[in-house]
Amino acid sequence: MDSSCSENYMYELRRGQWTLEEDNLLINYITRHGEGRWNALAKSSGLKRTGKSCRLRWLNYLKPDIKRGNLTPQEQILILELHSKWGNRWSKIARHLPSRTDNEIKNYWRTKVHKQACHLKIDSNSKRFVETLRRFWMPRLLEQVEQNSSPSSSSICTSTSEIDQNNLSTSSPQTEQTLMVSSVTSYSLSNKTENPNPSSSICSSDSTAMVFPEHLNLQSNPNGEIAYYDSSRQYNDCYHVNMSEFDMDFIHLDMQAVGPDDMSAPEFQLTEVDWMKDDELASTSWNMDELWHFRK
DNA sequence: AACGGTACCAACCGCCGCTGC
DNA sequence: AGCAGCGGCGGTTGGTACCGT
Repeated sequence: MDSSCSENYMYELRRGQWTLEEDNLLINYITRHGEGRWNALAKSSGLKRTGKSCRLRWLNYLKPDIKRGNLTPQEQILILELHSKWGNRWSKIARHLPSRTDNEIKNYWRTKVHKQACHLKIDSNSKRFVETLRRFWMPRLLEQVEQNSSPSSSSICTSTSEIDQNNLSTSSPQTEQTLMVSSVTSYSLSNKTENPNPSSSICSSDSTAMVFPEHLNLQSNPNGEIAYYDSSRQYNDCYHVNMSEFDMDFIHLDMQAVGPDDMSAPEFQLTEVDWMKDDELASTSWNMDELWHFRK
């Protein structure tokens, strides 16, 4: 056995699941010496792991301030927004979700969002899919924000300077529940008084357009409204949206209105009638009751 | 109860950019 | 300038829990 073989033997690396003992070793070592210098850490700590493996275990699992569990609707909206802005830049996105890891966000995207794109045979990075998310998923999440809103509810308050650099505002001082919505999100609301037909209470191509301008803070208030504050100004412009106006059972989706950039799935053109009739689509692609709480 | 399919997520892999020599 | 080592990032995989039949 030559020296390199014997060295490999002595430092035979472990792989796979971490044991409690390994976790404790890593935690104790980082508590004493701090994180960083991962290869040196791996050798000095007595762990038979690579530096990379130690780093990953610490950052994704052991670090004390990591938040675990389901993503809140606010967090989901933020992820969708930031992904539409930056694409698969998971670490960059994660920096705007305090205590969430890039790995967790990446997993969320692949298991929840990307899957929907696959069902619909749309490229999840296409503008078409982004638009679909905005028209279907976002209102659902907003609805949940509204339903879950209470003075004690959790909030996303990112206050890093990077947020400001990216034209995303910090939380408004008076808000209890705030998140950032970037400039590109837009929904269209109909005017019910002009259009008594409830089947078009939200639609994509007509009626009064509500566009989220830049620098908007979103909050839900006790009156069941979602409000968007423009904190880029010294005073706060306030846009109120009565979420009862959203009636997703009657969504009219005309994908042709999305834009010409991605015609990879030309057969995908949903109309109101299609939506209601297409059992497969309804049951597989967008029937995410646990997420959207479809209107009863 | 057993089995197969699905969802979830922790962990690994390979690439890339940065830094120090 | 070239090289090696390292850390960070995004993509992918494999194990396991869960659920329906």
